[in-house]
Amino acid sequence: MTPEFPAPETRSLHFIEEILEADLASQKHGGRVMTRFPPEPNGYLHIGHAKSICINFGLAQKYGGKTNLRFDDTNPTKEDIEYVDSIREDVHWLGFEWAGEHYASDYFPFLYDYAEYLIGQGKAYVCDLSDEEIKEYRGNFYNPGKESPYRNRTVEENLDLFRRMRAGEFPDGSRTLRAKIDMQSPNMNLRDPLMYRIKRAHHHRTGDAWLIYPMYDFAHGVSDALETITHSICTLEFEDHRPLYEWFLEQDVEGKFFQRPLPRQIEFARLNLTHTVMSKRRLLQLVQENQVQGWDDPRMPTICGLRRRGYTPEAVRAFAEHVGVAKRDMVADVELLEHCIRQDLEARAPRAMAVLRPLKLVITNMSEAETFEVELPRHPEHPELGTRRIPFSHELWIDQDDFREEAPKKWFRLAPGAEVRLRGAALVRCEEIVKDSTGAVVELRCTWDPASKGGNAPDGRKVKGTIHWVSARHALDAEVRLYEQLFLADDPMDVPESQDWHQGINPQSLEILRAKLEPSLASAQPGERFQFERTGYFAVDLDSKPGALVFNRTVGLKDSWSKIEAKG
RNA sequence: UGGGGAGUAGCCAAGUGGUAAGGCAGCAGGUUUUGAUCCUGCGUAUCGAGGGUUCGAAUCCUUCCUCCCCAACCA
Repeated sequence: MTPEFPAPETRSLHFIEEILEADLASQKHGGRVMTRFPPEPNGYLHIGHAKSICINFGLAQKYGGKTNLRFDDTNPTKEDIEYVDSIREDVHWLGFEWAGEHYASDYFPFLYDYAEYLIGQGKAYVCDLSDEEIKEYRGNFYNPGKESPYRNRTVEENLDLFRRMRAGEFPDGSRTLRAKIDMQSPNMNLRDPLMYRIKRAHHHRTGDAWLIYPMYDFAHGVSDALETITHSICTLEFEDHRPLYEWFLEQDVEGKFFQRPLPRQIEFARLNLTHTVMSKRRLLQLVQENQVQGWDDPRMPTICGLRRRGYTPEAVRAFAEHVGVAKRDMVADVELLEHCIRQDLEARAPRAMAVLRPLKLVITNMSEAETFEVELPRHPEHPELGTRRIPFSHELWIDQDDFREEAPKKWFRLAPGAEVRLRGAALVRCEEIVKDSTGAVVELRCTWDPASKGGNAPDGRKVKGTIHWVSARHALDAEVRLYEQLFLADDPMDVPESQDWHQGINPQSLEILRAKLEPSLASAQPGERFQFERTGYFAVDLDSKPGALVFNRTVGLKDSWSKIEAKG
């Protein structure tokens, strides 16, 4: 019943699709496409992940393949079950089903065996260098590294030491297992990278079964290969790791561990959005310092924040589609995201009238007792959505923004002496303004033209302005929350790394209003979205209780009046 | 002073030797009982810069410039 959100006219393939099609054409993987989305469960998913999710799942879908959800849980000190739950929920919400749900931690035994194999092949060794020493021996960008004095231990010694590392004979940090590659390599990642570290930490899945944990570089490719992933799509910062990714898999010289052909890593540029920060570190900090109300605060760029704000999965997916996939660092304009949600909601959100900042309007030539109902469609283009009945009476609320005591040029809303249409109801003319002792306008006294019931005058006179209204006697009270962009900076890169990066936070990022709503909204359910005519799209807060409606503004309607006014 | 990437309009992004798609934003009109939506039109893009090859270059060669990533027992 709800209209389809139009897909962008996508035309040419992006570079990843070209790779997939080439592999498909050459039957490299026997016509198979298998991708994976591999988050570390150390935070909530954000819009940047949504891009990755859409790419991984979308590509597999497009080419008849499948996608696994894999939790890259190799660092127990940062990870938590709370995060895996939220990630599962968010991926589902976005509308994707994963073929298999895996955990890097499920592969700990396999990883361990493969590590022993590498030791046996003379490709890995136990190193006793300390944290600082490793760093020192590694050299830097300009100077090659030095080989560890432990690099040439015998296979037997390495195996013995590694087994004892696992058995817990050595303290945390005292030894590591390292890949024996090349300390001279200009690629720092290849200077004998760590494969395992000793860490006595409780893992959210394996508990205390392991005292040694594999590093990302070792675990990731192996996990991909085990799941027979064909294309391992990740972000640009892993480009330097690709040789290492390949190295670890290629050491399976006898082909005893992995199915061929091996997966291929492909990198794309991660998403950045104007007016927001995306790093997990910062998002976590916002939550921990109570700068926001939680991971799902509607100002957060998290998936759950967007959901709570009233975004639809369709709009998020459309956004991911619109931003494109390439390899250059990019900062997408948040206006594009807003365009996507507006377009989606415009097509499907029921309309309702709401007055955010109430101003009383009294119709002096209408009796206090009189009441009638007007009937308006829920959606102008979808009669199948039905209609709503809205009571009209002599005392109404209109929005303060719809009245100007001194009307600028081209203003065609209400002003002294001006006539305007109350949407769907009738024409009213402002005859008198009532002010309080401070000079603030508190009431408008108007006359209406009873002949204009329905909104048009029989004499055909034109009124350009149409405003929305709510009958005071029948109005519903609601709390409406206006969320603005959290950050002042246009570019997330402008937000300083220093401790005072919070200065980028917009103090006006949340405004709470007591609003008046048309009574038909009484039955609105949490999560439902509406277009409050002439103002914007709003969603009933997920925590909203019946009888105490709380709305979050998803996004405002575009209002060209401000532009007209700005031009004078 | 190393290595790896990337530079096409304000923001994204096609294009891979034949004379610069599309979207967002912006501008100008039209329709409209939401100044919304919708519709129409609008961009002289030194294709980072210089040099070269070619009948012809955003695309090839070359030099240079700029930006991003890499020196966690993070991912």
